[in-house]
Amino acid sequence: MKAKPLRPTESELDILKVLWAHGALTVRGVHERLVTETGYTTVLKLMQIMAEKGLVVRDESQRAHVYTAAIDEGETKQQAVQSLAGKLFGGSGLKLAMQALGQGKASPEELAEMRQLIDAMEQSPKKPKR
Amino acid sequence: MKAKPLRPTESELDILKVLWAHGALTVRGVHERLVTETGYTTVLKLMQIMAEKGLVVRDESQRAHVYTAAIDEGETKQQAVQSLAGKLFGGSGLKLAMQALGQGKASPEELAEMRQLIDAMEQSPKKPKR
DNA sequence: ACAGGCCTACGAAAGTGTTCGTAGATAGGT
DNA sequence: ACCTATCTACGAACACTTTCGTAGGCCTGT
Repeated sequence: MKAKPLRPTESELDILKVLWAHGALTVRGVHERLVTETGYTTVLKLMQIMAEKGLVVRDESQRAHVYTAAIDEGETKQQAVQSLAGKLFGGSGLKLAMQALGQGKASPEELAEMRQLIDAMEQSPKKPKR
Repeated sequence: MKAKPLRPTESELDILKVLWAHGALTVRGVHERLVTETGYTTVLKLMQIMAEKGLVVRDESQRAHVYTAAIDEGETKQQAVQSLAGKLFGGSGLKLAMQALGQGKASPEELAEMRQLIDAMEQSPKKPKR
């Protein structure tokens, strides 16, 4: 019974970010790339838990198991955003977006860029990831 | 030694939202208005902790102590947004804002409203709360 | 064959957040 | 004066997350 991929915790997110950025990695690979200073076995334990939760998939064919993110980066971000919107912005992504622009002290450059992105979104439904 | 107002936790946020919406309230007042189904003493305990943390101020002149939010709603939201931006969007509020607009599936109405708000922000530094 | 290094698995501790039961004080009505 | 309702204070339990030490297996070079 593989439970639905639950919400990642703070530390799990750190690991997921590494996996999203680098693809498949061993525990050592992740540990080396983590910015946080955590012990090796801590990372191992976390990744084991994440495998149980379904946040990562594990290839055990090698002695050093190879892990891959099992949840989508964009979806995860979206869920995080929706969660915050629900908690503090009455469920309105729009209000959250406005707040994110800097609470009335966004620079003109930011505003211009934002407007540009909105134009782009209106033109085509595809999202320019970067 | 009143510690700096720490980050509110999930439950604390629920209470703060009630206080922000209704101003000064007793524990009972908060408990009645809370959507979550928590026991009265649970709310009391939380609010006591919040007073210690400096998240709320407490007026003990009445038998039923009266609590008021001690941290600003806008600031708290801003911090939450910045925290999320830092965790998942490389610190970019702009990226977060884009994500919040709906991951490429924002309605034209939303986009229009967004553009309107951006215009307004550019015109005057004051933020039309609602 | 053996030693050293790297790997996984596991248990346990520590920290934090949430929940509530119980106890004791206090005010108000009868 | 007493009973009842309401309030605060406090301790304890529980859950969740993070941390790491230790044990045991496996591979490789000497």
